[in-house]
Amino acid sequence: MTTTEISKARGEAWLAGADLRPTRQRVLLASLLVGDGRDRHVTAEWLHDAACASGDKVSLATVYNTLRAFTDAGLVQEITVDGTGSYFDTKLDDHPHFYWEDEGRLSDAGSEALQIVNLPDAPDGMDIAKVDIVIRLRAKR
Amino acid sequence: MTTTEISKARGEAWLAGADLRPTRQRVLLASLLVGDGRDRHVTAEWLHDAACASGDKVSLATVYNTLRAFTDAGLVQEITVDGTGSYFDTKLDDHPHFYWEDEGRLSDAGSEALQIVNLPDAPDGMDIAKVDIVIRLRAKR
DNA sequence: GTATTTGCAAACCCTTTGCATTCGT
DNA sequence: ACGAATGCAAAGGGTTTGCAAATAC
Repeated sequence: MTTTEISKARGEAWLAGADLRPTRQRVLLASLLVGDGRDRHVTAEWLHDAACASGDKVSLATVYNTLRAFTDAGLVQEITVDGTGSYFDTKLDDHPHFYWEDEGRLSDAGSEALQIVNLPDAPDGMDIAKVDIVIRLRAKR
Repeated sequence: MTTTEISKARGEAWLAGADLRPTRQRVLLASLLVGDGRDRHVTAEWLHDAACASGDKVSLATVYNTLRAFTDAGLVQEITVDGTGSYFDTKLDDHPHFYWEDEGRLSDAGSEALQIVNLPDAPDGMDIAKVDIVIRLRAKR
């Protein structure tokens, strides 16, 4: 089995787990996202470029719609860092991120170390849905 | 002195502290932001509406340009919560926020209590510019 | 065969910009 | 007067949507 075939099989299994039809485009995008078993933080544009670079073709609108579908299905989570676009993270739990301001890149921050103490109580009638933590990095001058 | 006059005076002093020319529009927006001495989290649209409601008129483009100028001057900080827009916060230090998802509103979270333990070290050659913490609230069902 | 998905282009929303006019000093 | 700020309308960038053609089951 080639690594490409393994990636594809992983992508298909990942889609199947969410009851999403394995169309050609979805399998391609899924294999680019989870094909090597590593966590990824992608933008729609990056994923579209990667898809095109792989030889196949997918329209940018489909990349957007598919990422939306993956998000709705709980396969990825959407992260917003600044107003200019979204990142989609294949790691699903609530964990902190590094944002490399100079490169516009997002990565996981070593979460095992970080913890928050004394998280404020949610106001009456409210639940804490999620705690977004983004550590902004800038090149040391 | 009426409260309106006090607000205006506060706005003017605030602008003066950043060497920004006290134009009619800037004084109006500044007084809406800091006129009562309380911290605010506003969107461009909210501020524009508030300005119009006060009787004066300012174009939306000027509200955007002015908020940008205030941000550049260090009078407010920009906070992004989701891709749909920016909030501008008159409180300048690095502190956590509540985001009321149902209302699209941002407010300060009781920061005195919260603290982060074991913040990951910044990678080599990088400085931590800022740590954004947004606690997303949802109505309890 | 039927419902879903895709692709394209147009629409959208928030934000910025170009340029002539007005304002602050 | 001079440079800076304003307003309008147009452009911009990322994302979504309408609808016809293609695809999955």
